[in-house]
Amino acid sequence: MVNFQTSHRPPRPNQVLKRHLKSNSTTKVLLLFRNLLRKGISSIDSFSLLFVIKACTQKSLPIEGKQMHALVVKLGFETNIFLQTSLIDLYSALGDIGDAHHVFDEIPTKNVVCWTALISGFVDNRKPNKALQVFRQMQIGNVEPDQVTLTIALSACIDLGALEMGEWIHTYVNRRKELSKDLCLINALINMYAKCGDIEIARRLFDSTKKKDVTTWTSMIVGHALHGQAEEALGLFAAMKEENKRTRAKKTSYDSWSGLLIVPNDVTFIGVLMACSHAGMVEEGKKHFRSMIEDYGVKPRLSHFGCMVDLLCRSGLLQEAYDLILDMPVQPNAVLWRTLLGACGTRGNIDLAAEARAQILELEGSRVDDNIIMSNIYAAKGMWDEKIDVREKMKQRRAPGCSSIEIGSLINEFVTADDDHPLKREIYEALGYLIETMKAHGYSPGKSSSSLY
DNA sequence: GTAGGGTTAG
Repeated sequence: MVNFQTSHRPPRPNQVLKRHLKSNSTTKVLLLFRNLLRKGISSIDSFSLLFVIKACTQKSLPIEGKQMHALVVKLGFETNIFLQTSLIDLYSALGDIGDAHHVFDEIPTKNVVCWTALISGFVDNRKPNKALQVFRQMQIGNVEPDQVTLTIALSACIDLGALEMGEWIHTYVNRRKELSKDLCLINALINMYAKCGDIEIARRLFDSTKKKDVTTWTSMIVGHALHGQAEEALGLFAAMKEENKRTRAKKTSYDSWSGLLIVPNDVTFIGVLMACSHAGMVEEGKKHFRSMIEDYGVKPRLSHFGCMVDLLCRSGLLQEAYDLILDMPVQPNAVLWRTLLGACGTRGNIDLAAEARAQILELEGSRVDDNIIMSNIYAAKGMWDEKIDVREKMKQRRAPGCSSIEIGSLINEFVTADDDHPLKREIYEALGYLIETMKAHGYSPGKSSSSLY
């Protein structure tokens, strides 16, 4: 188990734990730790525990993780802030944000890192309101946020469409010069503006950022694509490749430029394909999809196939979309079939619609909007018996729905409610759906929510 | 030697 090749002395056990952790070999971490435990607790210190807790977090192991927490207490490391912080992270990865909060409360002198771990936990557990609440509490407690805290707070702003809070963070970043040097934070700001409805400011920030990485480019490409600005998105993608050409030309040897190139990744191509899809550029989309695989060695994931199916469907190439779904090497999900079903509804293709609906039923059961699409196709084709049949079945299993007025009041409630509000989940889902629908119609959250109702 | 970070189909 222990590798002796690289040194004459056997490596310290903690170094081995750390290495296994880095290479994602959770089982090796746990096995080695068990061996250490058997030798006696004297061979274990706070560093060993830390690495094992991180391994449990990586793989979301509740039983092993809680055993580690027990050991932390038993061995008297309860006040070790590094361990406490990693326990916050562990519980939030397990979905037990209450326990994470509990660990946090026990820390006598909370620093910026443990505050940030808790905020991050609330964001990851889909409680962005609570995350921002803790973010404010932290400032009331006179702990200054750093670049990591602000990056995470910005993702809470995105989840809520909270442009004003995002702007406040931007001002804060501008006031503290050392913060504006952090590219991750700048990327988060660009992303926040793009997602919260101010694509022009996002673009200005992007343009003024001299040193960009692949995420800077990707955030902006995706931002334009989400706003239906296909030309800008594809233009940026071309500009990015152009910049690589210049970098290559400027430097003489491979070594001097290879690390400076911006290599598009799987997410970049999601943006590119989304843009093609919105603009109905079928051939361009296919070209980029091929290039992604052949030139950049990116293996397409379900979401890439989703983009391609969307692209084909929007252009009315339903049969080709269907063939792609059957041919692709990954298992299609209900969302993907629903893309096809929706397009069949618009184009009136009964056979493919029935097939798509059957697949959706198998994957996740009946849903009202799918039935409505089917019912409308039948009605449009004058197939009244079939339409009545679908409608009858819908009556038997009515899914909850709400009117736009109800959604308006839900939004009010959503804005004011605490994350622990019993209706929060429902409100969240309704609002999420609404925002998606509005986005599809070109609306951006955060900009003019008052005009909604 | 130790803790917290970003872009992803509809």
